[in-house]
Amino acid sequence: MNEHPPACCPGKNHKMERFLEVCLLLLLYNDIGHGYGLMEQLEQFGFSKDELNVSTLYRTLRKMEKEELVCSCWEEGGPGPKRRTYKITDAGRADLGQWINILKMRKSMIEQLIAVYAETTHNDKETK
Amino acid sequence: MNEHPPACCPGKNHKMERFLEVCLLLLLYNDIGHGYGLMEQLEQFGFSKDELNVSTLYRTLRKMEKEELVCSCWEEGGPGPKRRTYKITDAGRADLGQWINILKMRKSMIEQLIAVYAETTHNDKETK
DNA sequence: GTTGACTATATGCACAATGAATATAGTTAC
DNA sequence: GTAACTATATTCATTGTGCATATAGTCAAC
Repeated sequence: MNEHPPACCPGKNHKMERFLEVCLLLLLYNDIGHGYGLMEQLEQFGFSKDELNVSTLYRTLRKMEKEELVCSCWEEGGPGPKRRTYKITDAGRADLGQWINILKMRKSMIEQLIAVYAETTHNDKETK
Repeated sequence: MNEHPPACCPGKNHKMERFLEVCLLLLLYNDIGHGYGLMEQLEQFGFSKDELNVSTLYRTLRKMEKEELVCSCWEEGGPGPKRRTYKITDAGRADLGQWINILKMRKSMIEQLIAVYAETTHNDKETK
């Protein structure tokens, strides 16, 4: 019984739908990249290296290729195991542009919610 | 063939994981409410009435009840069909507090991404 | 008195995104 | 050769969501 894990515990369950995809498009905007390397670059967007799911990263990249937002090829030569390197397409750049607009909307929705929360809890304190 | 619906078309596919849930908790912070009525109040958080999915709303409320973030009872009397009215619990208020922190993090991640995008495309124009 | 518009809640089916775990395999250092 | 590391991929299960549909009470018009 009582099998409800806390609905919200810090550090868990904080997905942000397709945000990873947008970050990847942005990282690939000017340079080619490969899965393992992109992982490190994702830190600048708030992904900590250990919480980022590797399988999600690779699957996302393959999905984006299927959607023709990026294209890939195997890197010849170089040290270490072969890498699948990804390159953004024109469609990918256009898609990124759309996502930026959506993220701006999301941002303002979040700001509105935070503002209402602040107001609500403020009144809470005042009247108690 | 070419069965790829555009990966990103305005007005579609812009879910924001569990954002609805957080809005509902906030709306219920001080007042009881019922599904149909909450729908209208959600407009202030950027949900347009026709794009908001009714089934999602009701299912979300029931899920929240299972998690004991809210509790419900049937409203006696009053005009129209019987309503299931929801009331937030202490656990619900605590949960909301946690979500606010997560949303603040999300907000700063989005801001960072938008900033990097602006910089990236700016350089793009400059060098071309 | 029944038809239609509206309020109100709920459920079944399908799909997409994600996490956890695991598989595979080449590289490098010892 | 074996252990650590780099690198990619897949399977399984869960969750969140949209779409469609079901159910049912209320109210006004005809």
